[in-house]
Amino acid sequence: MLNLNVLNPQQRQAVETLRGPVLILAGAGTGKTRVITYRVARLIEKGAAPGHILAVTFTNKAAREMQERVTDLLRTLPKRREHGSRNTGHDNDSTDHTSRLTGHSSTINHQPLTIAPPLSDAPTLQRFNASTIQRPTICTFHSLCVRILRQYIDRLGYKKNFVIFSESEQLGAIKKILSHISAQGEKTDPQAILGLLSRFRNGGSQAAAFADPSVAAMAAHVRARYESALRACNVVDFDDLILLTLRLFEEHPDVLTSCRARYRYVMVDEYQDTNAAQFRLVHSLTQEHRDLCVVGDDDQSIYGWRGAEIANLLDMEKHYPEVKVIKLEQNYRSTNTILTAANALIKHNVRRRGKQLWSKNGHGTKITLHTFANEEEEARTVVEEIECARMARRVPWSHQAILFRTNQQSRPLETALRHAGVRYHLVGGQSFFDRREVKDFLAYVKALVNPHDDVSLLRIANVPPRGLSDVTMERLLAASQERHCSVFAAMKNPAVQATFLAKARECLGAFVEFIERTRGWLADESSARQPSPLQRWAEKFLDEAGYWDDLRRGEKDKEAAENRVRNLRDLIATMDAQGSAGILPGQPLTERLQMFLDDLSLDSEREDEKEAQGDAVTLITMHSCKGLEFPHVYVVGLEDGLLPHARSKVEGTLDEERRLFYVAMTRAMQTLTLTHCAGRKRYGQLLPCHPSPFLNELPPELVEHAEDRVSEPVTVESGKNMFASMRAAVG
DNA sequence: AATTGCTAAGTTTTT
DNA sequence: CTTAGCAATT
Repeated sequence: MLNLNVLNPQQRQAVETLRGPVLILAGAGTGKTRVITYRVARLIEKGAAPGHILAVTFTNKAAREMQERVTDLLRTLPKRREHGSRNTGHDNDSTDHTSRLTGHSSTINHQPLTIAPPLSDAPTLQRFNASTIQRPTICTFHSLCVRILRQYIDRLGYKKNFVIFSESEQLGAIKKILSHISAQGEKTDPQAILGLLSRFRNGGSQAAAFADPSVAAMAAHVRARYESALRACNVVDFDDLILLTLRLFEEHPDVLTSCRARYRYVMVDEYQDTNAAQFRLVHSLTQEHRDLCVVGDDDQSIYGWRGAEIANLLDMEKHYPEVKVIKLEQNYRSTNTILTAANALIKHNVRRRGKQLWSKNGHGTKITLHTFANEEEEARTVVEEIECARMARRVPWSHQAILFRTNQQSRPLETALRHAGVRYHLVGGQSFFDRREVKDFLAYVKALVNPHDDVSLLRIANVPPRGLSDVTMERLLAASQERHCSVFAAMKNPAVQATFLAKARECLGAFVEFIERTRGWLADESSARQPSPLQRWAEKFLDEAGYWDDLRRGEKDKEAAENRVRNLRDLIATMDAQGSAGILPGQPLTERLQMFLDDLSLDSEREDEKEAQGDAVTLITMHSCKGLEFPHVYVVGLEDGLLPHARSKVEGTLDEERRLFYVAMTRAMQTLTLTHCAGRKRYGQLLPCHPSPFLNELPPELVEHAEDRVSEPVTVESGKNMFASMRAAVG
């Protein structure tokens, strides 16, 4: 049985409120994940079928962690007989499912949960039963939608082998449209268009409020073309995953009905980060049964610029008037000094649900504030402090983290760390998936799964060079647009082929043949019989395509070339392990490639294990530090224009900047050090800087200026120094 | 096709 | 000061 005594009263209430809408306001470090996992276990203990529970998170990391912790917790629960025929029934457990449902075996005097799906849903239920009924669904919004779409997307006129565009592929598509749509639009930034497009499509409240009107007009104009371009290639982007699922629900009520039955108990983590479309998704799943539990913290909403609607959390009562609100305010992470300072800071925000964090961890030491002349001195001194803590107080590197607003701030820090011989680990930065060789390979796989994916096909058509020149490709593209077909279809069209010279025609034919031959081989069941088939295939395929040679040839530096080869080998080596959960013995490789792509598109944190190991200082942006904690935290660059970023004033997002600082502060467990500089090199020039106005919002009595600090036990030496500095100050 | 040189711009980034 | 993207050149 689940031991709820390890929870504090608020946590316990959150775990025991199982029916109806619940909003759990979970402050930083208040045991949010624990509450969610216990609540899942509790639902099951009270008779909910595990397969009817859905917990949605934003990151794969969070999903994995939750999955693990739920599994651990469930092990402590008595086993029970499952639905369907999987279990042959030599369970000697005291309870079986039906008796739980009717409450007869319940040892606890709570109302048992009624079983969700009505009888009419039996066929649907059985289909789900076969594969997944035993486990709760714990995943991200996007992977949930992929699951649903892989099953039903044909109802919307897509084929089930759709591929998911990465951001760079989206950009590619937009650039193509831009270049085609008009020669006049020279100075439209594709990136800006993409951002706005996403805002438009997700239907945010003030979608394009601060955008340049001409860019906004362009985005609106591009939208239709973009959508039909993707549609024509049987490709979807990240936003589509949510939007198409919604459309599926709207246009096919039977799908909605079975999803509602399937996901009977819904929990959403990081609710303050949901966008308008995600809200609609949650709402359409739960508006009938209303067993929705959302967990979040309005004070930690820092992704508004990405379309997150903090209003979803603030206005919960609007859509769920009967919602029960539970606040978690006891913090298990930080000292009260840190919490009090953070509370004082965040109080300056107006539109929020109030919250006061406290802890039993004592006061701890004061927050240290440093002022430096420039960023080099800042970096040097922070590194000194890190080493000092390590030497004097045995604080390992891994217990210390440096937080900053912008990525470029990491540079001087890295230099100083390397200079001092300190191991460090930079989170974020250049993504593995932005590397050329990885993009090429994925484009190959995508084009093989779905040759009508023009962007992927165009990317790899002449890599390595196979005689398909730019001119040829341009003409093919034009032909495909004329005929309203994909580029691949155009390539195969004899009428189109006839327009090319013999040489180009030959190359084209060879390419088409190559793709089709490979696809044929992949679709053949016998290919899947050998061990680790995907890895073997990929190695051989890239060999045959001449890609390995091309990669080596393309790089002058031999070292760099081998690096790329190694990157790609590493990726390929993981192919057979990926998505191993649902693999059937004779499954064609095409389908397994598709699963591999899904996993990859949706989960970009693959190097984490490598990075996390070993003793090293963490360098991280304030955005990506959410959810993490460190015993000792240094927040650098607290200057006006950097922390309230200059742009936030124009865009009116000062609150969000304050929240960002709040998030940064509340990462710290024991000590918090804040620094700012009087000057900073910006674009080569040293510019004067002023301290962040946020620093004035911290209670002065909790902050100690490093310059005034006197080392603790007053030694003769430091006493002398103190007098010396006093004399200096007076004289 | 590949290399060089010029110009322009320069937050944050879960999927 | 960087760096990415593009154009012009070999």
